[in-house]
Amino acid sequence: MASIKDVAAEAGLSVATVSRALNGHPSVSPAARRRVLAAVEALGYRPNAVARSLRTDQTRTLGLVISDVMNPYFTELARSVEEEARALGYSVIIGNADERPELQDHHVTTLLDRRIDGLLLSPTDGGSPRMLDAARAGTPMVFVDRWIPGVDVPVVRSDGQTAVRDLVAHLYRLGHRRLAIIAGPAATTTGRERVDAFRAALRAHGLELPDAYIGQGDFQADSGRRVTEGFLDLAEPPEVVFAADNLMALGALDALRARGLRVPDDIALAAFDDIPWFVHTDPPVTAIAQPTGALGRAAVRALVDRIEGRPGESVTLPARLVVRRSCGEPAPSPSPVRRSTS
Amino acid sequence: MASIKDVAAEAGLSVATVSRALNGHPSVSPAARRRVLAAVEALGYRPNAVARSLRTDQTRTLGLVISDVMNPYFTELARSVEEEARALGYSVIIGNADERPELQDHHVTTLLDRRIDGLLLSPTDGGSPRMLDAARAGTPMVFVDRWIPGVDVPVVRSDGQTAVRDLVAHLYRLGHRRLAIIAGPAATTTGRERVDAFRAALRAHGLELPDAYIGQGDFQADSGRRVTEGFLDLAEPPEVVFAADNLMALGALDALRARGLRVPDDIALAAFDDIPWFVHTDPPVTAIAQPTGALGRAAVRALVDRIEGRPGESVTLPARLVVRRSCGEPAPSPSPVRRSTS
DNA sequence: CTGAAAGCGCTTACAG
DNA sequence: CTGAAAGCGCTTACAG
Repeated sequence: MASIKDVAAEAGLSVATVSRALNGHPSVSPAARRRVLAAVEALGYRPNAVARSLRTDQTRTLGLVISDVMNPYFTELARSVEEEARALGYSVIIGNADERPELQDHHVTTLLDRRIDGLLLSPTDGGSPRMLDAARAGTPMVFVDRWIPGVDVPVVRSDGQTAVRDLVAHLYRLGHRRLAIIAGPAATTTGRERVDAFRAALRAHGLELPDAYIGQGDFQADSGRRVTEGFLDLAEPPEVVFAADNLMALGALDALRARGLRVPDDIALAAFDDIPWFVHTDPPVTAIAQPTGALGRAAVRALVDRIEGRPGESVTLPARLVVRRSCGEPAPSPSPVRRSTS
Repeated sequence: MASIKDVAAEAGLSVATVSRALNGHPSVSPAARRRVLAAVEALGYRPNAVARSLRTDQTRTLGLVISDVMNPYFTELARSVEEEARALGYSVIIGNADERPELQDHHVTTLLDRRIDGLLLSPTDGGSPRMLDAARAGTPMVFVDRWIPGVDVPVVRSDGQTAVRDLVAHLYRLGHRRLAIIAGPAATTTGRERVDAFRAALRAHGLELPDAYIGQGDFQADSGRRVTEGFLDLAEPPEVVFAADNLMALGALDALRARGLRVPDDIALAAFDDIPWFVHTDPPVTAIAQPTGALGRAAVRALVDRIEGRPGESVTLPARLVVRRSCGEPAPSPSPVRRSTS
């Protein structure tokens, strides 16, 4: 592969001048610039980003470590992150932690070894030493969706409290009194917050959230299945299952279907995180929609701000309830398909 | 950030010895190794992968350019690619082309500039000059899922012919005679092949595939919606719509629902690519399942073979039909949930 | 077993 | 406006 030296030779100039011409440095004569461009063209030269990074100490690359790429919510988040980053002149390398702390650490380490300029993190757990070290060492970092309390890093997330309150009001109005939740891992903020919001909303209606109605999931489908089966085996099963993410809702649907139960007639279902498929499931699933695209973009802007020496602030955007049929509400007539616009 | 020089100073050794100790070179005394490790620990040293790459001329990184991350099929492919790559000691950088040739080229260029060791490609189009150049220049490359004829690069893909034949036989048995397809872009192999396989299977039953029953989609949901509306506006609409991927099937469902049509009573629907949600859609969707995980792993192995100087062969794996209710078949009783095991 | 030195491909003060 | 030279952080023949 042709190097800058080859270009210099071909153009009859020094590598310094070639470098300047290629980087749009002002003090290069039009003639020199022309010869450089011609040589580049002739040789099919492309600058070596590795060498440039070593020299300039910047990679123009962002690392994004997410808990689970297979989760449509995170897929969409990743996509918006990449788009915004590209618009700002950065590439992004995605690390999929698969909800496994060791894998998350592996990716953080790999990314840091590659000297990415900044890190976007949606932690799988309460924060490993590796991550905390990176934060303390001053690596530009931003948390998205999930975060770690007590670490001085901006957080870009959505607030589901109001939406959860709306959901519970909706459920109460439909006559449901025994409401259960499939929670995410307690080590994650979203795992805890969604349970807390749910409990608070229930309390406002004079309802309790007994321990038996809090199932411990891990944000993945299998756990939704398992927890739902546990609920159904209870002497007094809940009337509603609220899954704290869309994959656990998928698992819950699997479990309900395996038992031959009808939703919402036999049991109601709702989910945190809205996805296009929820419009077409049997029945359409009532869900809480996050402004996913906006979150991804805001997170990138905050991170790039940090990288480039500007403040870089935390952002909280509201989530909202999207009512469909899975909790018992009659379908609002064949209205136009509603979809999360994020 | 501490460099190898700092470690050498701390350990009282030369950088050469530190480097050797860190790379497991045999000729390092146990004492020296111990001192290096202690210094590394004390300094929190982590080797700079950028510098190492520049020196060794290898990045231990694979590039993966896929047509659309938001498509669950490609998400799963990307995940299996990353897993297998990690197992073989490689990282992967994903570029999402979003079915846009210019974006695909952008990613290929960026990846090449970063000097990735090899490229995994699922081309959005018939092959841009940039891609062809890379292939000709000897960059280790492998096509996954989609490929470009006439380029000497291994292809890892699945063959859907038998499954499509099974699908058409299934549809024929159910009494359907007017079958339409929402095709992918003609510039892609999967876009063409699926139509060809469908037409051939129809012919085997003495059926035609009129042009009006071939809708031009782009593998994304909106096009599925648009094409389906076109079908429904026909004087003689089809009895079956076969979407060449899962996102266009989603669009088709949207369109059908907007018109208040029932599936399969008013019109049947089938899709290429199976996804977990198809079990829970209304109705469950009959689909052709690819061995996605196996494809991703095989592609990585082929690419790494090429990179490390071994042959690296093409692989073709069969897809298979998964019958559900969207074409009219009565549900095969509440059997255990079937799911693609890939 | 260890170290001094060259070199990977760039960028960028420093001189002219 | 241009070039010679240093240096980013590593690895690896080459000597010893």
